[in-house]
Amino acid sequence: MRADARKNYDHLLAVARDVVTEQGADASLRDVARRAGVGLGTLYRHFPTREALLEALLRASFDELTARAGGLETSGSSDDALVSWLREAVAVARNYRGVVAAMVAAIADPDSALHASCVKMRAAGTRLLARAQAEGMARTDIDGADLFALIGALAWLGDQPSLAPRADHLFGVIASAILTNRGSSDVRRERRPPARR
Amino acid sequence: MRADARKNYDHLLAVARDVVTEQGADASLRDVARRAGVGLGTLYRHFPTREALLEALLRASFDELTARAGGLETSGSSDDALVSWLREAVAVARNYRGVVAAMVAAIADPDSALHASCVKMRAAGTRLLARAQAEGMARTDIDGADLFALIGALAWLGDQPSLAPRADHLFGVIASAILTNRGSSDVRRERRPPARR
DNA sequence: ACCTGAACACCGTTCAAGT
DNA sequence: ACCTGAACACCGTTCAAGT
Repeated sequence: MRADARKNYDHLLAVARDVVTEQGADASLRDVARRAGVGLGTLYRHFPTREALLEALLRASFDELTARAGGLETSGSSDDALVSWLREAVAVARNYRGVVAAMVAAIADPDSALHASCVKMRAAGTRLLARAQAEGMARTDIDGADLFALIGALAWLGDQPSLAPRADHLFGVIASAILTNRGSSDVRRERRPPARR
Repeated sequence: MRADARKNYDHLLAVARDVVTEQGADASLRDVARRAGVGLGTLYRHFPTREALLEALLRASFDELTARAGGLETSGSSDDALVSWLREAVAVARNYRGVVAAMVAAIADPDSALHASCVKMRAAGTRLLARAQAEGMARTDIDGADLFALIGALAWLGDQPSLAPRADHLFGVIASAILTNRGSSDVRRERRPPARR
């Protein structure tokens, strides 16, 4: 990439981060170009679709999430591993308001710039779920696609101002539905040992 | 209302039903007016906001839902009543694509034309939940606002083409999380007596 | 009372023209 | 190779002018 192009690319991405943080995933691309002091065509040249821009904004988070899944796969308790990763996955999907809609649309569209990241994410979740299921810690009537859908639902919840206050609590409720033999309060506490009576 | 105005109102509503069915809750209002063969200002006169239009489209469904809750409040089993109503509430929120976002926004905005309907809906759910909780059939760490949020999340799930196939199954999963001492397969089967072994 | 549609300020996307 | 910005086809919303 030519030096001036590289500079434009980096600057656009930095500006986009601000604008998408402010306005959400369907931020005005015109506004991004304007604030970056760049022609509208330049933005489209570097990011041919909105998804391409979002993918660039989220790449690092997705990579961290995948790495995290790898670490958790060999951790002590398969149920805690699943729940911890689930929480982080929801956090990634909430990185920018409205991005979760793009993610769930991308998982069914191989042409989307977000497709690969989302498939990888779903696969990572599926592995952690399968391990928990094999150890009898998670219900066996759900699969990776269900898990991905629940991540989406929880991220969506958190994106709605009127529902966001319940998001953490409902994470516990839903996590408790996934796990076997565990109350939601245990989920919230990440299974700290109960106080002695 | 003058006769010509009444006619416009009714026709606009009928056309809007088609357009919103096709395009979802953020359908083009211009398109509605155009297809109704009416000036754009006429649409705005009758429905000053998008929410007012959606409210008119959904009123009948909301009324049915409220009536249904009344009937279920005195039904035999409080848990089945809750789950049945929950299923219908999700169906109402899925009546038109994208309408669930307007509903969750409206619940926090007293000025929204959809506010009253949503508050009524939440109240109806709260009563059914409270009864089930009093009888020990539902977990006691959730309230009406949580229930409303879960309805929203399930309706949103069903609105996403890539997740919709899981919507029914995940309804069962989440319903099982709300109820005490009941598996999700029982929820799906509405507690038909188990086959004799 | 009610209706119309132009006017305004925005979009996303494309692409000829420039450097 | 890369950048620019006008052009096009859309929006939502308002409001002066008409009947």
